Amino acid sequence: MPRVTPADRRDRILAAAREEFAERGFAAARLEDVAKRVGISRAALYLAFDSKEAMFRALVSEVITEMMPKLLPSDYGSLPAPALMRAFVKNAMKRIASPDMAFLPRLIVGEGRNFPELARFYHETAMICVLGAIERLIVHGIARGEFACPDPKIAARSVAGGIIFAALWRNVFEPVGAEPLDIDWMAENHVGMVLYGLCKELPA
Amino acid sequence: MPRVTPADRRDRILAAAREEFAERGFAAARLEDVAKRVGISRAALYLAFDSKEAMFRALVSEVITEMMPKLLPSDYGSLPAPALMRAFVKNAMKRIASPDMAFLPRLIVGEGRNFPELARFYHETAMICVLGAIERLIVHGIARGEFACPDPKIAARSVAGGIIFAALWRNVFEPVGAEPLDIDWMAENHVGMVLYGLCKELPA
Amino acid sequence: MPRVTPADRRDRILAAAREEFAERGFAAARLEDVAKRVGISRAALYLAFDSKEAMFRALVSEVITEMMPKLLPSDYGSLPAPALMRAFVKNAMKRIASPDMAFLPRLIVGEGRNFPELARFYHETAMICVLGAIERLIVHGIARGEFACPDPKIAARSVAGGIIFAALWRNVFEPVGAEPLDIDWMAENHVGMVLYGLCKELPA
Amino acid sequence: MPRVTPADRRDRILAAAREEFAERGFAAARLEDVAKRVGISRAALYLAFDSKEAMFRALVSEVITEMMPKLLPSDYGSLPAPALMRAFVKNAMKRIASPDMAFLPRLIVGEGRNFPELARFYHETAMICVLGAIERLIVHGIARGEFACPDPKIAARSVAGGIIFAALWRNVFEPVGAEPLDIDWMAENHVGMVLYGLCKELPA
DNA sequence: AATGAATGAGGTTTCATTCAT
DNA sequence: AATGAATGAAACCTCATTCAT
Repeated sequence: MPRVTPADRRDRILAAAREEFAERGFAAARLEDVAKRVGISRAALYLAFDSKEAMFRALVSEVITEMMPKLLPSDYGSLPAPALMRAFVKNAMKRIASPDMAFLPRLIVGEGRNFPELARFYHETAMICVLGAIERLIVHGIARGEFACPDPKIAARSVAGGIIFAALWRNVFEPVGAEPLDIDWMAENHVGMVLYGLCKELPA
Repeated sequence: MPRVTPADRRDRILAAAREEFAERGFAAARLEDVAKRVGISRAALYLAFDSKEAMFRALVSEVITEMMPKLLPSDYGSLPAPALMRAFVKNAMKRIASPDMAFLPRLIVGEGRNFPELARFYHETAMICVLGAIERLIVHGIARGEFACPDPKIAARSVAGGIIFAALWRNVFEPVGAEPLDIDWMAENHVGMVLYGLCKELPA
Repeated sequence: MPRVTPADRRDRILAAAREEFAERGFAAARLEDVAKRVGISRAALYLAFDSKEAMFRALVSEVITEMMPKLLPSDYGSLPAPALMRAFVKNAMKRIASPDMAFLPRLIVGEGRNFPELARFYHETAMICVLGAIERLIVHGIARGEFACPDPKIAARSVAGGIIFAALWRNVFEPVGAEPLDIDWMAENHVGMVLYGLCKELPA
Repeated sequence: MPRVTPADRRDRILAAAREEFAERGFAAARLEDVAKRVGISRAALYLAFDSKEAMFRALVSEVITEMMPKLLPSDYGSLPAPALMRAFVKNAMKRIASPDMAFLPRLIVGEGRNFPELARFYHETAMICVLGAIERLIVHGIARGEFACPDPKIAARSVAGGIIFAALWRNVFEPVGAEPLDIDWMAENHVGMVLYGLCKELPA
């Protein structure tokens, strides 16, 4: 058994690529830096990937794929919808805003135009799933008589907005001096608003 | 009087640059394409800007500067906070998600790491102002006894999250096949959730 | 009569060109800087000269032409050769090493390969004249029984060598920190060596 | 073992660069021509040097460094100063005016303003050493009672002047039609003048 | 499997020169 | 006469990619 299997090397390359692409974006990242980070030659990258693009695609789709299962609640039987929502938002925000993952929305947003199929993949794999999960959760609450909502699909976007905001804030603005965001506290408050809104009185 | 004033040319270049940078990001955009779009030679770009970077910086900061005044409500006297919030969110979401502006968050998110001072400028000029306006609006509502909120600053982020979500959805996902988002409807519903939440009952 | 005649302007351009070409050499000098120095536009230079090359050629040949008459002793009748040599060397070294002129050998040396006809012109107009004058002076001394010299033409080169050395030292090495050269003292000593050499005794 | 070692390639590039820079000067030389001369691509030059400037600097300083040891007499014990001077001048003139070296003073003179640190390096490494050696030689002669000289340091410049003259003549004027200079004969005569001057009689 | 060497394609930038006004 | 605007040609440099070893 070889000490370093091809799969190992592939993973180490992807880990390095993650750093470089996250730091610079696709176009500005240099394969030389990726190779240096791994400690191999530039040419050796081509033993694992066909091209820079292939590497980028593999990185993004694998990160998406590995992120998804941890994101969604597996099943929520007949628990109260508010508690489910609270659990979901806190988990999702913590995961998505974590240093390992937060680079992903940034890359998708930044490179989506140049890599439409990645944006599509992210949309179909991540966005639709997350939004769908939230939507189902809302529908579940409505069915239980706990939630009222004219358009659960649209409402899901408001819920997701806060989560994405946290990820981008961490990754885009904190590095340039923005006030650090306490993710747990943000999650807590976001849930509060999502569930009860700002108003003290329900609408007439 | 010259047929084409320098300011004219500068503006036409910036308009073309907006298209190209928005389409490809900074690194992948080609000055040749910008020039072609304006109908001038590459060298002529250098009559208006010192470098590609200077052009990019000018574009971003000018768009930010011109966007801001339209974004914030000038004054809200003693109107009810819910109505103010509704007006603000609808206006801001429509502006920020409009085709002319939505490219901006995308660029900031995508290139923020390579142009930290632009991210900082956007943060200080746009984010802080918008978040501050929302926060003051919430505080205003609390003072009037209409809102209850444990942390207005954090709550402002949830409000902003939905707005940014709309802009990114339009710019990143719709072009790759995502279901189009009706901005007015989204704004209406976002306000609804921000004000009243999902729950039919207020918390115990 | 116009305030600024074409000839005036031509002269002012040449004066500016002298500075720029002297400072940077032909290739690295920028017409924009020449124009700025004169206080006119780049395009206006083309009213006086056909091209950068034409300007350079005019500059060099005019400086050569104006330098030459001041360099050579008009006539030396039957004066003693040593005194003539002393007068010539002191005058020539002072002139050639003067700030106004010293740039010329430097330009010729530096750009001679790219402008062979200027090198040729300098050679034919300046070098040959100066060397010829020295040679004739030596022949004059031999005829008077004052000098002994196996090859006056070659000897003239040794005399000229010291003069050129002074000009280059001033212009090339002093600006980078070389010990300043006292031209008068150098001339005095150069003449001494040329006339009497270093040895205390004449050769056997 | 590779057929072509990096050092080989570097040397071959420097050899080509020598030709091109010697022919055109720094600014007018084209890396494409250097590459063509070596038989490699332009990009391959950057495997050996970081930039055109780095290449130029390396070329000049390496040539200076390799030239110096051959130039100076190692030791002159108690030999008669005139013989030492003869040996030194003949050797130095032949070396400096040789086709391999003569391009160097021309480049230094031509590009010294644009590359002050190279002029400084040449001054400190070549000029000061050569002038110092000559000066010590003169002092040696004075100590032995063979030479008389009011200022050995200045006298050294006269000696050096003839040597530099020969190099420049060869490199600047001969290519444009000047009468070829017989270096050996010039050296012989230069020594003659340096030692005994032109005058048949010593000064009163 | 791994790499050092090499390259082609393409990018930004500079600048002498032209031309309509 | 004079210029601001414009450009074409070229230069330097970078980097993803290939290939012989």
